[in-house]
Amino acid sequence: MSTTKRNTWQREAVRARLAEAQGFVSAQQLYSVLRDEGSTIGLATVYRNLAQLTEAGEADSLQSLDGENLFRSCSTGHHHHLICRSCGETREIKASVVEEWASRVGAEHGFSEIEHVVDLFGVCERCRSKA
Amino acid sequence: MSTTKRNTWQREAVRARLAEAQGFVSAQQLYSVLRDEGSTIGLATVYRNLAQLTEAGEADSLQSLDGENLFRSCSTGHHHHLICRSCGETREIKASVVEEWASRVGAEHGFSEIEHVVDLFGVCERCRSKA
DNA sequence: GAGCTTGTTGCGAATCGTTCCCATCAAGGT
DNA sequence: ACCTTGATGGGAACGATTCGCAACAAGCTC
Ligand SMILES: [Zn+2]
Ligand SMILES: [Zn+2]
Ligand SMILES: [Zn+2]
Ligand SMILES: [Zn+2]
Repeated sequence: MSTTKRNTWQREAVRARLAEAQGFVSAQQLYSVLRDEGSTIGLATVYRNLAQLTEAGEADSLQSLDGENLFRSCSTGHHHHLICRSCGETREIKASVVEEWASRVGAEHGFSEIEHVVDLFGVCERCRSKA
Repeated sequence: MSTTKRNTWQREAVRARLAEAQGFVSAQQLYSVLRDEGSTIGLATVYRNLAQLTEAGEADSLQSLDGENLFRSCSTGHHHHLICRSCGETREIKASVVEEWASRVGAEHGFSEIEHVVDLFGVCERCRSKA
């Protein structure tokens, strides 16, 4: 039979902290938070579970401008993000315009299995007024 | 007086190899190529020059799906890319639709200083037929 | 509950890309 | 030829992520 997934308190912990975090967080951040509250979870486990959750569609991931992998709890379908460079606040964005554009352009060039990376970074209102 | 930029054969070498490469290349790849043809250039220098060229608008950079920084010689204005996951072939893409969308969405959410990351990855015709 | 199978975990070692440090080198102006 | 100072190389240092593996434990069977 196919490999069965097991439920561990570790995965639950990751899922939970990920869910209560607003905006995107890195594996390392999540790890720190967990260890700080006394958890004995391992770093590799955090990475493994984040990867799993992402794969399962329970989480969403993207690369920050400086190449770090960030994650966010998410259940709704495909969408993109607008992230504040300063405070990390995130807005989910539906962009059918872009989706269409992506597949059209891909097709026009004879490319298949198109994947796209579309993220917006900026400075939110609150952060701007602080400066 | 202000800091003056000097011209070195190293920068010229990087610029040259970058220019003759089709598609995006990583700093490490460029370094290997250069060393293989006998150059004594240092890895750090390759990184430094790629960064400079990028900053100067002579090169274009993006992150591959697995987080590596890739570079490509380029002189024309702002544009995006469609890259073959298999062979690395690249097509430059002008997407005013996306540009407009990006700034509009940013503004609608009260964000300023919007930057966007928009890249398409797929498999080109040639690579597809090989499989 | 005991026992077994096998997905999971924790931890340290190992990668990998990239940046730092710093003594030495050399481009460009005098 | 002579300085000033940006640039270089190379090895150490880094930060993020992955590996390897023995110990562990979730879920199933009896
Ligand atoms: Zn903000
Ligand atoms: Zn999309
Ligand atoms: Zn191809
Ligand atoms: Zn653009």
